[in-house]
Formats: sequence, C-alpha cells, structure tokens
Amino acid sequence: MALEHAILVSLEERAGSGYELARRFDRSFGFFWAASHQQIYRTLKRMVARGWVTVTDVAQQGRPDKKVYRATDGGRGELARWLAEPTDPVTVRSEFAVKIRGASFGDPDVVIEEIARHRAHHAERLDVYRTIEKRDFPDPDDLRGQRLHQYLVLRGGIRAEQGQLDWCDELLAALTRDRDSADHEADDTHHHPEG
Amino acid sequence: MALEHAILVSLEERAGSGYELARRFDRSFGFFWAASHQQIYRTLKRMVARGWVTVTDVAQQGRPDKKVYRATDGGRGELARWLAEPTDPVTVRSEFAVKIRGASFGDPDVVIEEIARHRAHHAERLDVYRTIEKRDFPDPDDLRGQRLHQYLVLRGGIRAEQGQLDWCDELLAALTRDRDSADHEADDTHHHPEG
DNA sequence: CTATACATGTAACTAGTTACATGATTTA
DNA sequence: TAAATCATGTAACTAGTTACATGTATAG
Repeated sequence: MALEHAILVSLEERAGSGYELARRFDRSFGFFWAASHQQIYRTLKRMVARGWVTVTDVAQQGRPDKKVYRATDGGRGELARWLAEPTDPVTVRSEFAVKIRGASFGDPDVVIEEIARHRAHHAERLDVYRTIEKRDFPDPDDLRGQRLHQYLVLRGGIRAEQGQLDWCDELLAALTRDRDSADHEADDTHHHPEG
Repeated sequence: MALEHAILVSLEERAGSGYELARRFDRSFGFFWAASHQQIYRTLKRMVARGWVTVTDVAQQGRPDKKVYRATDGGRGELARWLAEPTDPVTVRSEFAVKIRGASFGDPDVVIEEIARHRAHHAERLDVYRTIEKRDFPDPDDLRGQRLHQYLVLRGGIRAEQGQLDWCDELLAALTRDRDSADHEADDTHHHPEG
C-alpha cells in the first residue's frame, strides 16, 4: 500500500491535519496520488495504531479544533524501508484506451468528441503544470534535495500530459480521416470497396 | 466500471472462454487494462446474469472442456451506451512518483537503483511495442476500422513508454548530479555551504 | 517424472468510492 | 441568508489482490 507512504512523505515535508492532507491530495500531491478525505482519515487512524504517526489536538480561534499528525521515528523507518524496497511495475488501467480500442462499436462522431474532451483536459493540466514550473522553479539547475525532487515529479507530470496531448492529436487526425473516407464511400455509388 | 466494457470489446473482437480472455489481458489487451483470471471469471458470471453475454459449453479433445462467451445484443447496446458516456479524467496513482518525491528520506543510491530498474522495465516494454508496431502494422496509413483502433492504442503505449523512459533519464541525470555534489561537499573541508 | 499449458473456480482480504452525517465561521 | 471554507467522521458498497483448490494433457 502506498497511501500510507504518500502520507508519510507529506507529513515529513510538513506536519498537518487530516483536512490539510486532503487539501494537499487535491493539489500538488494529488497530481501523482489521488486520495479522498474518507480514505485519509481512515488511514491516519491505522497509522496511529501502528505507531507511524502521533496525533495532537490543536484548539484554534475562529475555526474548529484540528488534530495535527506528525511522523514518528517508526514512521520514518517505515518510509526508508519502503523506499529501499523495489516497486513492481504498475498495472495500467486506461478506460480511455479501452474506448479507443472499441471505437468501432460506437458512433464515430461521439468517440471523436470524447477524444476532444480528453485532449482539452490534458491541455488544461499541462498549462497548470507549466505555470507552476515557471513560477516556482525558475532556475532548475540550482535545485537540490527536496525542492529538486518536487521539481522532478512536476517534470514527470509535464511529460505525461504532453504525451497524452500529442496522442490525442494523433487520434483525432487518424479518426477524422477514417470517418471522412467512410463518408465518401457511402456517397460514391461508383466505388464498391467490398466488391 | 470498465472491466465489463473491456471484456465486451474483447468478445466483440472475438468470442472466447474465461481462460482465453485472461490470456488476452496478459498480452495485447493487458497493455492498457490489467485483469486477473479470478476477476474475469467473477465478472463474466455477473455479465451473464445481466444478459450482456451468453455462455456455451464446448467439449474439446485432448483438452479440458471450456465455456465460450459471446456478446449479446444487450451487451452490444451496453457497450455503445458506455462509449457515448463521457469518461471522467483518470485519478492518477504513481507509486514511483511518490518515491521520487520522498527521495530525501531514503538512501540516495538505493533510489537511483530503483530509477534504473524502472527505466529498464520501460525500455523493455517500449522494445516489445516497437516490435509489434513494425511486425503487425508496417503500413499504418492504409489502416481502417478495428485494425486502425488497435494500432492507435499501441501508439499510445509507445508514447507513454517513451515518455517514462525520457523522464527516467532526466531523473538519473539530476539525482546523480545532486548526489555527487553532496559527496564533494562532504570531502571538501574548506567549503561550508551551511555557514 | 516434472514442468508447462489448458481450464475453472472459491474465500478472505485490502483498497477505493459513494452516500450520509454534523457543525462552526466567514464571505458575498 | 446562502454559499464556501474549515474540520472530522461512519456505513455501505464496488473493485482488485492474494491465497487456496482441483484436474487433464502434453512436451521435455
């Protein structure tokens, strides 16, 4: 399980409440590991039981009380152990790729619309990442340690989004061409490709 | 849920048994949707109950009997419905990215080894995909329909693997540089960057 | 005689999603 | 006064993994 380890990394970077962690998993951390607040609260409870984190009640003015979590030596040990353990290759699951593979069994125009939607999503993501890159890491060659690692993960996100975007363009070019050539055939009574 | 739809696409391409489906999910189909035989048998049972597929017992000589599954009109309808329904953007989960983000909390050399392992895996995958591309799709411009869709999904795989490979190279360059500069500092008693 | 391929399953567990539940404070 | 932000949870469900279970036929 990696959610525990993702939380350990996040708490090592900075201690925080379940709510704060949930917000991090909506933003920067969520760019490579998604987690809902329900999952986070449940997992934090388990991590306290295992002694990987400690919890402290913190009263606030003008806001509800919160519980601040901090990694313990046990948690740091577990994180180091996990980092040294080889990760086995990810099991890919792309619903979008299933749709492309099955495109013949649906309406071509609707599939093309879906690709355009997918493309727009990745273009937007890429834009967000590029903005963060320029704003937060103007001099990448000077980076070291944690800041460097944050930058490198962002670089991975940029590469992934750019890759998806380029693929969408390839898909749109190929599938619109395929659709249009099928249209011409339907029009053209002189031409019988099946005969 | 997309496993059901992945199975429907696969059975539309060609009817087959649970075992045969499991093999497909180990090979071509598994390049973008992973599924174990346990999951497949369980899901096929559910799909029969929903009327999306029918099952026929087939006796074989020299081999155990098998159950061949075929998509029904109901299954085809469900597939078309699902293809027309917008897919919401994938929730990314990259254990590898978590490890990069948390690299400061482990041994730098071990993290570099992990990246090298990851790189080797993607290089191998890319090689497999490139081989299939050359062997099965020598003239991509002539492709239409199902064959075109198969090719395009393969293209997505090639792009994704190439992207991961390039990222690994960027990671290795940056992290070996960071490690080596830290080593020099430790050696160099004249230089105190923290003072 | 041993390993691999063919063939189909069940049971228990772990991880993740969706729906429900509560309540304070601040901003529009 | 309505919506958004802060803050923490439970319950039920769906999906996926790991372990267990059985048996035949063929190739080395």
